[in-house]
Amino acid sequence: MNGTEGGESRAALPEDPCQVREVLGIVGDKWSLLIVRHLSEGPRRFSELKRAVDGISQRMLTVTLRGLERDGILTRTVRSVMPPHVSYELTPIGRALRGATAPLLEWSITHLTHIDAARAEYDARPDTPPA
Amino acid sequence: MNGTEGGESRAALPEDPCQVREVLGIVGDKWSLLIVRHLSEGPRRFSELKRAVDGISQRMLTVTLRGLERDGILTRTVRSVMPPHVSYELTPIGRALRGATAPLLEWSITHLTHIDAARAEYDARPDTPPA
DNA sequence: CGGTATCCAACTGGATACTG
DNA sequence: CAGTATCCAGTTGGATACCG
Repeated sequence: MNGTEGGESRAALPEDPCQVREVLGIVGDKWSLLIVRHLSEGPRRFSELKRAVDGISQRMLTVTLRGLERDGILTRTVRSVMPPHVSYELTPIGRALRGATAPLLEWSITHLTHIDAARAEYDARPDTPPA
Repeated sequence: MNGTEGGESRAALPEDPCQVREVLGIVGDKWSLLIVRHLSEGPRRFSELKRAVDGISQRMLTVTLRGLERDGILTRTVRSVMPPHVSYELTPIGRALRGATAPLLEWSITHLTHIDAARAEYDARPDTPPA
């Protein structure tokens, strides 16, 4: 078939495990994608994001924004006036990221109902461990 | 331009935050995507996955497989022979998930070098907190 | 306004030992 | 072979208080 060795083509995966790890390290946390999502609408201030990303603590907003800035996914612009004005904006890479997550979100939208049903069915199965 | 109301289009996001949370709850953990990735090559046995997904513990392989089975992303087939033979295979939804993650992986492949550079530059900036 | 610092509870996941 | 059970270290992230 397509194997170059005699086996069953075990090592033919297009990307390596490291890439999967890396991308999860960037966006696999609780808040990053939510922030990127909101910034896809345009630049936003700290307090705007705080209000938009529901339930996020001040600490986590700061920490997550710093991480995304460090990775070059967004930029942080400080206007040293009184009161302070800090604006966050996606970089081209950040916008590409947002686009790259779209299919995953679409998958989620398409299959969420089915997944919830699968869960309910699984949990209702008599041979399933109760906890 | 593209705004349908007079303001700055604050609530025009196509998907809601809940979807983002949900999809991260499914694939945002350390191992799920790695397992889905390997199963995209075809059905695999427990011990095959254990060897293929480098570094995973027996416990986490079991736990993650159970979660993916519960969500209807893969099926678990037991052949009660001696020794036991358990095979895992992606469902159509699982295969769709694999496809939906492809752009994200591509994004990662395309921009990883740039991201690493951005990190190094950020960490080298004199005004950056050392820890 | 936009943070930083500290503390701490909950969860994640690795190591190890045992089982049908 | 394919798990389960237990223990425990490390990380995540929420609450709170304070600062420039």
